[in-house]
Amino acid sequence: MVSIRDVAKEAGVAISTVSKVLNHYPNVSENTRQKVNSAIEKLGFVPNSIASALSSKKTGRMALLLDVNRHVQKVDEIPMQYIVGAINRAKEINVDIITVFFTMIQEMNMEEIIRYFQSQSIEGLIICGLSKQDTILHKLIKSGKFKVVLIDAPVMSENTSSIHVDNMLAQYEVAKNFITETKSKKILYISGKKNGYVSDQRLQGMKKLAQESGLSLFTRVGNFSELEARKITMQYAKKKDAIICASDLMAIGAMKALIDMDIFRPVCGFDGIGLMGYAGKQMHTVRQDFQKIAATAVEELSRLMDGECGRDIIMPHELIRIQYLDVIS
Amino acid sequence: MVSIRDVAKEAGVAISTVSKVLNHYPNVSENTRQKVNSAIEKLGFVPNSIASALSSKKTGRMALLLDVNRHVQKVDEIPMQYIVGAINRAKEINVDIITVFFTMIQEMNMEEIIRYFQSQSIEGLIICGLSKQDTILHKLIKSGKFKVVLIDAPVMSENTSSIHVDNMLAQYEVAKNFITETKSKKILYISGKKNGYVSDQRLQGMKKLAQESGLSLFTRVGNFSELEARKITMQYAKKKDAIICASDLMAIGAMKALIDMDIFRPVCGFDGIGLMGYAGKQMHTVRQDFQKIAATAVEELSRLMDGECGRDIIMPHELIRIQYLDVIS
DNA sequence: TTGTATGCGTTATCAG
DNA sequence: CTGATAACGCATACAA
Repeated sequence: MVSIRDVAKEAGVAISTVSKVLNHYPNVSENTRQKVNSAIEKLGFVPNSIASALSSKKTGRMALLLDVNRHVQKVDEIPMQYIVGAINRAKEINVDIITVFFTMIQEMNMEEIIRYFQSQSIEGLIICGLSKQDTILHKLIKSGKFKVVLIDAPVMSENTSSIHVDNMLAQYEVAKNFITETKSKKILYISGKKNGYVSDQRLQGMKKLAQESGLSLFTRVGNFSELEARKITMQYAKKKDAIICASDLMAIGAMKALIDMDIFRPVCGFDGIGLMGYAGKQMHTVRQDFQKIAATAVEELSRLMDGECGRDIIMPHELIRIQYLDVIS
Repeated sequence: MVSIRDVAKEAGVAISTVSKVLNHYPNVSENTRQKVNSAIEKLGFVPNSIASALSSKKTGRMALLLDVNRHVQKVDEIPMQYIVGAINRAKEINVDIITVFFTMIQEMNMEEIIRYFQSQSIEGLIICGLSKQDTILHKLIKSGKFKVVLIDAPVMSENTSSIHVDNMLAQYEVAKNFITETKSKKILYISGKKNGYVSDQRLQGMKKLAQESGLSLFTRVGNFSELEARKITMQYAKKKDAIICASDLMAIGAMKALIDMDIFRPVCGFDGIGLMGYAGKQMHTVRQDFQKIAATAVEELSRLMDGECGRDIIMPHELIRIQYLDVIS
């Protein structure tokens, strides 16, 4: 392995000078900088991030913490989008990122979790889908041991940022669009989790619309579960004009149920996942760009790790309709 | 940060002794071992993997190299299964793993790729879906710079292992089962890639069955693309009894096409993905346990990194049928 | 069985 | 602007 010391020898300068070039210090003459760089080139030198991390006490490593299989979802499309978006951006800005699942830490207490991340030299966390009931994670965030970016949870502080679409507005807009086009009045709204962060916001948007437009709104909690949405639909859909769901997955469950019941009701979803193309009928929904959200989260966490202050970031959403042929081509 | 030195002081022993306890050296007396362990407990000591790696020159880090979005697949279920399986097992056996996508390295030449992994201190690679045309990756594997485990590519050597189901046998079995039940004779077989590793094996299994059972076999290449399978189906299905596909995704494309054409032909897939439940009709398929395959790959790579020799590992498969209600519950 | 001393490849401090 | 040198936390050869 060729080290910084070899480069120094080759370039005829001191080790510390090479280090300065490597880290783009300003006070290096153009001349020596060139000498060093050509030595690096010639020797094919690769800086050892391990040694660098040990010496500087900064690893720049982050963890992407994901909730897989808790949404009763066999086709984990959204987590995959998060992973792709985060990993690609992490590579672009040259930070390390590892993926961690909730299931891997769910049996641990806070201290164990802290140790786990510390042993991995993790300095920052991106948490996707934090629930209000995750008291341990909330404590972990408050502990200040790590910089944190939360996707879809409105917690902010000095070292915690929050990223999300405007759930209330998005739900309001898509539903308004939907009921206008379908001329629906009696709505079955299948909400997400009881007391969930995003669930509550979406429900609020829905309530606002109901009031404004004089809708009759009948709400049931579907826990973001396709199966539960299916059951709710089978039980209540007949007496309603239309079904609006707080997630696409539930919308798919509802639509499949309607098809099996052999009745038609328009269905509206939320998220914009590709699986919507397989539901059998085209549906209205809100598209969130999960890859971009994750990429933004990586950037934001990097910002926090550079000592900047936490903040709230709202990502754009888009009203769309999804159908099979668009998804596969 | 509490270090090994603090532990040593607390336990009243030397640093090296603590290190020996940490690394389960045999020649430490039970007495001192206990002293050290209780000191560790008391101080909440977390070994610093960075320092350990620097000193031992062994990081134990591996990379999971995935091909996402090349299969013309919007719902990336299989890569997600690989990720979950690999990450969970990596945590269990206490090795670091990072996820890397083909797209991230596709513009690099071999040297750049090597440097990239070296700069991340990666010692081993798990490569999923290596194609015969990936000459750079083949050279990388041959270079011997990294230990490699290949999923679904039959390359083996001193430091390269291969993991896969018995594709030929599996294709043979599922197709045999399928044609027997459906009493089909004239088969449209939609193959994977031309000259692909697994594609060729599956095609072989299919040909063997055709010969044995006197089938008329008409083969077209679908490139594992749902859309291409759809087109092929629309063009040729009418004159055939049944359609057998080299992947579930193509089977879904075929089934959806049949539904749109309003004709019925039984369809057989390969993989056992959950998305099959959304195709509209139940289908025969082969189930591969992708999570288990990835978990096994992690173990195998760990074995290679411990200096053991490369080998071929065949994973079990299972003949199943997938339908919607099973998938969502 | 235990302790001492050296080095791993960097970064950072400080003197020149 | 450049160079010597002391950390960083741990592993390991070797001495005791």
